[in-house]
Amino acid sequence: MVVYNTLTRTKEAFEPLNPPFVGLYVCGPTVYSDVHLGNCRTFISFDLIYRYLLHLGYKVRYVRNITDAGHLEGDRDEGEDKFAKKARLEQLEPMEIVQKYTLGFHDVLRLFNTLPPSIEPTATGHISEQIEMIKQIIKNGYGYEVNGTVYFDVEKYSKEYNYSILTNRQLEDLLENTRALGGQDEKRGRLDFALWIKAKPEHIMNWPSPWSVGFPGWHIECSAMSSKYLGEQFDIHGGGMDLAATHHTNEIAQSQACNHTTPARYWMHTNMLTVNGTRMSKSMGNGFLPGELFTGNHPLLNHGYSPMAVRFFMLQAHYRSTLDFSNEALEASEKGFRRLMASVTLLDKLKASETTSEFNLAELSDSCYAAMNDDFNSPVLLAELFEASRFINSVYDGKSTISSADLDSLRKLMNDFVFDVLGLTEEGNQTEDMGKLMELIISLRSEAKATKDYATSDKIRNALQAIGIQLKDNKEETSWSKL
RNA sequence: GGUCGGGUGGCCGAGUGGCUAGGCAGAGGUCUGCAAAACCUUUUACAGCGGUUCGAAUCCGCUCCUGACCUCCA
Repeated sequence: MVVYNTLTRTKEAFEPLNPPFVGLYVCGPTVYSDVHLGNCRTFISFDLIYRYLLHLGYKVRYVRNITDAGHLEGDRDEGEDKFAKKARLEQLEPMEIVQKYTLGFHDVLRLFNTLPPSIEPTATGHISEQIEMIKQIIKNGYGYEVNGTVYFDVEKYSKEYNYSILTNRQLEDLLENTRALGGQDEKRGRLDFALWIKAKPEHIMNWPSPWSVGFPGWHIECSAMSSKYLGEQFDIHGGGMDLAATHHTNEIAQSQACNHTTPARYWMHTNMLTVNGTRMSKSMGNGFLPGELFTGNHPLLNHGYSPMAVRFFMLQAHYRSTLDFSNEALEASEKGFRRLMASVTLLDKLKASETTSEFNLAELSDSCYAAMNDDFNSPVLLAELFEASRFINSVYDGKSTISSADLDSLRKLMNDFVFDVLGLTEEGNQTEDMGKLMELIISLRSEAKATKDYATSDKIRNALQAIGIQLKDNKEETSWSKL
């Protein structure tokens, strides 16, 4: 298996440090407002990666943090705390904000059928670990305190290490393009970033530390929590591409400065979801909320789309490509998703024959694994699954045959990839009761058809269509599915 | 300005040198009481110009367009 590593900008063979164990850390959300669809894409992408690693038999420890402290409005190390600001606006405690949006985040990800991470640590729950790490960074000479605030000395660090290894930029360029230090600045270098920030009196989220009553800078939490749960060096560190230049660059520097080791061997970055070619983001005001998508309550949408249709839409693009969001594209995915799932449902009804006609199951299986082994190429995997889908339909129509052994293999293959790896699920409330009801309705209609009472049979068919149930007349039987 | 990406048929989106993904939409057909679904067949591509090569969407150069990051953001 190969994975694309941002560190080297190439696909590399994936070799875990301690197989069969894999340590995976993904930067989670900052829970001061609703997650939008762009955020969801990243977590769905890593869900695919997590699921495939599990499928291959790796014992994965998947750590995804919740950032619930340390983010400030605006840049630099000043400005209001995002949680405190939101709390003021909503007239809640900061921790009520954290709880509210954490629950919302979990609800949304559950709808998208993502597996929960093994550990979901919070920044506020790991203040002491962050303080310890800062102490060590200072001890190692890469951090300094000024008036209760601790900064990371980027210029000193970059004399010994490649600070911008992730983005390949020259330090001089970074310096040129970073705002000059102002008269009130207390840090030494303009690239220096805060590890610990002394709280102003109005800053209500604060903790005691050796330097001041304050709060951690926003990069240190991931370094502290990843090393706590995955060790000083682990396999994969992931996150959205937008985090690479600043957040991940600083994480690497912190870990090097503290532990003298680069934290992760493979850095994986997921690309952005765009709307009309522009990145979806809260600040742009073009962020879709999952709820708007599911209900269709948005000017750009014709109707609501189910979470699984949206998941499928995302899986149809590779995680490192931008994906453009539009009503038209969603509609296409929705139909494709239903087609795939319909054929998966048909698998149970297939009858085995003596031989399998013109279909190489082993080849299909190899292609599926090859697709995923090539940096988790889900769109290619889906293309392969649609080949299987066509074959399944063809067998169901009696135009192809499948042997009993191949049928078992095909069921296993489709089950593995559609449900376990891609994480798609059947939708709708097709309960046992409903199945029995439909059986009854279909048998009544079949009786009408048998007596050529087409008025009645069409009435039933049309009425069902109106409530979103589609009947499909086969030669021998009638099947149904939700629209 | 710097760094890194993109520009693929009506739409979305794979594909890094030859074997012309896939989904949706369009056209024709089979099946059907009629439909739908399904199946079969099928049309429209690789931003532009030049170069390398027996052969390029794929490699190289130039041009144009466009995105992300460089300040909080998955």
